[in-house]
Amino acid sequence: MELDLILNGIYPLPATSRATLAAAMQEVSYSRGHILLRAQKVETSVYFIKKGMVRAYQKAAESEITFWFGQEGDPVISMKSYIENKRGYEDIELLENTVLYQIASPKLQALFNEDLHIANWGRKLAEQELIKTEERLIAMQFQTATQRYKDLLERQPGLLNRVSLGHIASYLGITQVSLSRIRAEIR
Amino acid sequence: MELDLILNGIYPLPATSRATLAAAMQEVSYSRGHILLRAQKVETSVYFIKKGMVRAYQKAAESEITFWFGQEGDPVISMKSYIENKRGYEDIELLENTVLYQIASPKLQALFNEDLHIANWGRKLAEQELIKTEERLIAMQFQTATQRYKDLLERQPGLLNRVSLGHIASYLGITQVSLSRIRAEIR
DNA sequence: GCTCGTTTTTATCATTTGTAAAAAAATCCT
DNA sequence: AGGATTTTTTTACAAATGATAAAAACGAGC
Repeated sequence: MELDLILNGIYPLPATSRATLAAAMQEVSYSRGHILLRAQKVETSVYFIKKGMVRAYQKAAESEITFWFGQEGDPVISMKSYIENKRGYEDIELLENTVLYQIASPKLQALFNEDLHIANWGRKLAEQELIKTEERLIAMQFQTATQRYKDLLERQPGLLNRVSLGHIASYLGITQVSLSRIRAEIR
Repeated sequence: MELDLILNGIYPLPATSRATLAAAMQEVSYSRGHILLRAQKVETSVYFIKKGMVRAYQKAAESEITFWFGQEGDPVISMKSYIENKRGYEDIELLENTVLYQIASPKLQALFNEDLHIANWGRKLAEQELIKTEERLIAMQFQTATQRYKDLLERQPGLLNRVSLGHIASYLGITQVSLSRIRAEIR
């Protein structure tokens, strides 16, 4: 997905502001398995996915819990670092060979203080992530695991081909065995 | 909590911008039990709590599930309405007689497009809500109900005196009976 | 202080979900 | 293609949570 399309998809920017923002970004590539962001580190880069698939996970005792998947067009951000300048709690791993647009967080913060349109773009970026996160929180509280799995299938039908069921199970907040049971019932 | 304190707590504003924002707000009061925001409605007001306690809940078959509590200093916003101009999914009920600062959402949006500082203030508002929501989502996925209850006690010790255990149980994603069991174990 | 209504706890049983281990299936690599 | 590795499913059992009902505790109002 091209950069201008990603940027404008978040919030339509005037051409000059968009050019300013785009000029601050560069394309980078890493291969499957690379750890893009590390837990316990204050991250200084923000990314957007041009092509590929990534997951964010937190390490627990003897296991990893995936809580987010990103694909083409999605921002890849350690929110703790980006917002509070603190150590993040997540690793972010590339599930495929991935091409990203990268921008230095301090540079982005500087643009927020210089350009009204970019500031509002940054507002919309946070707002859209907020909506998505709130919807997931409510789903976790309201719906059964079966329903959450069905919703995931409907909303992101491609995900199943790109991500292992083990990761999906932990994303849904259940064990892989439970997910397997759910899949058997539905069938 | 005074308005200037609330506004500056989100993001420090220059005096003129703060005055502009404050001038667009007015103080309103409602009594316990009042429904401030309604589900299935596109809300056009945004509030901040001066004094009082509120909860957001979603109606399910024969039950209500509380997913958010707000107290002094917190914003009270139907995110679906505020961000996407769509019908919200939550009712927001006052749990005490409550004093709020109100601003019309279209007015606030207009200020975002006029004042760089206010735009960044709005960005920080969304970012802070995002961090809180993400932390809760991760807690729901990672922690047992017992741990979530203990964390709630630590982080918001006053909550227990202001909110019934039934509401807290649904906030934690468990039944009231389960919460009662947890409390008995801890004791 | 008493009464009514609400909130919280307790008890019992059914259901769901987790854990551990093994089998089956799919995928990878040479 | 074939053997090794990883992923997914299945099974059996244990633990946690839910549903329902009833008892106990608490609180507002008189």
